[in-house]
Amino acid sequence: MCAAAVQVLQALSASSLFAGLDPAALGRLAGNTELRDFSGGAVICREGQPGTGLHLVTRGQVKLLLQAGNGHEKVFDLIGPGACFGEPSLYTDQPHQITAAAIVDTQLLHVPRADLLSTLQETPELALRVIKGLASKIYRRTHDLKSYMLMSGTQRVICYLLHEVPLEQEGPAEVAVTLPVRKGLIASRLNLTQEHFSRILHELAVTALIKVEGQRVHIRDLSRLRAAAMT
Amino acid sequence: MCAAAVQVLQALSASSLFAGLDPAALGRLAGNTELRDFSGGAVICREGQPGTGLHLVTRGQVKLLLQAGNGHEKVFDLIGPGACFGEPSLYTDQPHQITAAAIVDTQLLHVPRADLLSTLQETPELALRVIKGLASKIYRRTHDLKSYMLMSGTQRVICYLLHEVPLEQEGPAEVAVTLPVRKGLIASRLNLTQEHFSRILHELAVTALIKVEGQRVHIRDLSRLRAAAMT
DNA sequence: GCGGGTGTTTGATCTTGGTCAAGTTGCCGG
DNA sequence: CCGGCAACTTGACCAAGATCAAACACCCGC
Repeated sequence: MCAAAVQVLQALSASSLFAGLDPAALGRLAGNTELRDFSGGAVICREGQPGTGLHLVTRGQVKLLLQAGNGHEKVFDLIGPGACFGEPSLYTDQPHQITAAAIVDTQLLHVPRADLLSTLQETPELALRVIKGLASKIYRRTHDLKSYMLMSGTQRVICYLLHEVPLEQEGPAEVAVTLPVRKGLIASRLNLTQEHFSRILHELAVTALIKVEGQRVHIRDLSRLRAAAMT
Repeated sequence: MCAAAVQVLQALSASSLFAGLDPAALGRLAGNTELRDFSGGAVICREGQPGTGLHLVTRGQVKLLLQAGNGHEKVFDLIGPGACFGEPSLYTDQPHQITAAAIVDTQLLHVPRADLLSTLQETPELALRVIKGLASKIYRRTHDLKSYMLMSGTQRVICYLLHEVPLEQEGPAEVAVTLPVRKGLIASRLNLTQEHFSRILHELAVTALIKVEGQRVHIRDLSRLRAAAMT
């Protein structure tokens, strides 16, 4: 077995979707799966194209974009290692709704559609995981919908910051989070302009809820910030 | 077999999710499935509660609501016969994100979670359909997200009207659509206030794109309306 | 150390859509 | 026929957030 195949198997086993799956099924999936590399800025797939397979990020950062008729585009999700994207177009016969692009140099796995679908039918365990994965994605989208429909910009920013707090850091009142990508992308992800996002951070800093140092945001008091999200 | 059981079987077979399924599987699903009736305004399930089973609308109209901390709430989807809701909470262990309420007198099927999950594991065909159903739901949500993120109120209204045009009516330039529920609900579904929605309809009427007669909206020229959505 | 590009901040102004309040319309039960 | 209520419309005003423009900061290669 060549080095690439080993790498593919390892990468598959490392993902929550495929980890611990029946080795035979895993082997079948790995057969035609390939590692793909994209340099920062490269487009991975484009809105309107048919889905060729499952994309699973193993390294780097990917942005999912929605594009309007006029040139405008918005970041509709930011995803990192372990997450996958573009599944909906695999299971329906519709083309991709979104465009995906690498933000930094990125490596991902591409599991061809046909292999995935056939393995799915023969492996109830995998089907169940796919179902769970899709259901969580709906949760995520619904949460976004909720935040756009009934939260203010400030609330969305606070909510975002709180989600970025590493779990083990829940204890102390004061924690620091590092923004995973440049601020303009986060702003867009939160459906804000870069300018507005900047002003909101400034505003939160003025009220001493946070302190901003470049990509690093210090939360002065976790519970006070949570309370501020309620207003 | 009593009348209710026959009714349940019929209703299940009539739904796109279960139609044509292996009779044995269908029978198992039907075992504990019950028909439930709700009068207009009644709450069917509430945000935060665990999902007890699959809800499938057989008659009537249901609104799915998102609620904010303050009393505000928004209609986040409107669904009619044949559609189901609340699945995400069945497949993940998270509680409902949404509140569902009957708009008019409504009848729905309730397939208990345990039966659904076990049948799912034994019936790959059903698993595949569930996957397709969830994937289409993601399409729908993503489309909503897109319209909130990068379309104006007017564009959303036009887009909504175009979606409501019955397929067989595509041919003629002039068609009429009947709004399925009262305007305030549609406004909320489109993330608009009732007032703003009213103004947009008025504006579209002024430019002779549509004519409004109560619940009935006449589209004067389908292609011209489509073109207007682009601006 | 010095351009130059990219990313971020700040300020002035404008637009969209929300809010509040006051009518209308229309329907249903008496 | 007439309240009375709910849905809808209209108008005046307001606010959140977008846009445009300009300055700033930071990093990296030379």
